[in-house]
Amino acid sequence: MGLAKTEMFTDEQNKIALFAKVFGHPARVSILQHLFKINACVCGDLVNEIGLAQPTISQHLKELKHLGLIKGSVEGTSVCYCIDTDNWAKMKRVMLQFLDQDVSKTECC
Amino acid sequence: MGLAKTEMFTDEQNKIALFAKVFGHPARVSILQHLFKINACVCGDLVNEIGLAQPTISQHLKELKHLGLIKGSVEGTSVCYCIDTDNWAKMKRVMLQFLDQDVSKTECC
DNA sequence: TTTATTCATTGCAATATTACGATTAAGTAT
DNA sequence: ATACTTAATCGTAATATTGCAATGAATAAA
Repeated sequence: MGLAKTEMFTDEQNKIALFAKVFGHPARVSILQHLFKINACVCGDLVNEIGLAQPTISQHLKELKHLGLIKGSVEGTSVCYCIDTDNWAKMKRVMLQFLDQDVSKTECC
Repeated sequence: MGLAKTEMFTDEQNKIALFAKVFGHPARVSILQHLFKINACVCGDLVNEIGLAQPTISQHLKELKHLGLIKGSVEGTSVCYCIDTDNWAKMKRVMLQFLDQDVSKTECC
């Protein structure tokens, strides 16, 4: 099918999965790391930075923007992207809660 | 294509993407949360707990096992699953480093 | 006004993912 | 041995993802 049966899961589970999914491609990881590293708007050079074709990068940026993790503002002919810090923080809280579940000492298997 | 060009990214970026990808489906999120919640080996009842068919659950478990996040041990006719705490901790370190990148005050866009 | 430049969108091919019925494998019980 | 239980695997259909060439839209430069 290729189609997740989201209706049988909680909103939280679906949200975690959506965030994780967008991190599930190295190009998007790389884009985000670059945006963090230069800590400013990046106008265009993402295509040079990462080795993928321009439409491919554009598509990855669209997905990141769709989830609200980055913002883009038009600046003449180019577009400036940067991390949406508020939404990043919100996402982080959700993911941390999932990752920080801790197993008590009880070893079983 | 549907095929990520992993060779143009760092090992770290690929590793983050691999972990994130496995969390990118609510069924696997749900399985992991359940394993954490009951904090013991789960023998079988995941199929009842989650509403998917047995082969589907088995396939998701396989992916989680393949990444080392869970272990399964045969117990008679059934199989007991639980979190692999060591590997979970390792994964957590990698993901936290990615999520905790912090944007300094510089607001741009 | 033409010509670049920059980025989004469209369309498409290749591959991956998700889900499940049917089957198999392996252990248990009768 | 036979029947039952549990879980993995196989095969397959439906859908999603990835990547890029071609094209389009919008601004800037000549």
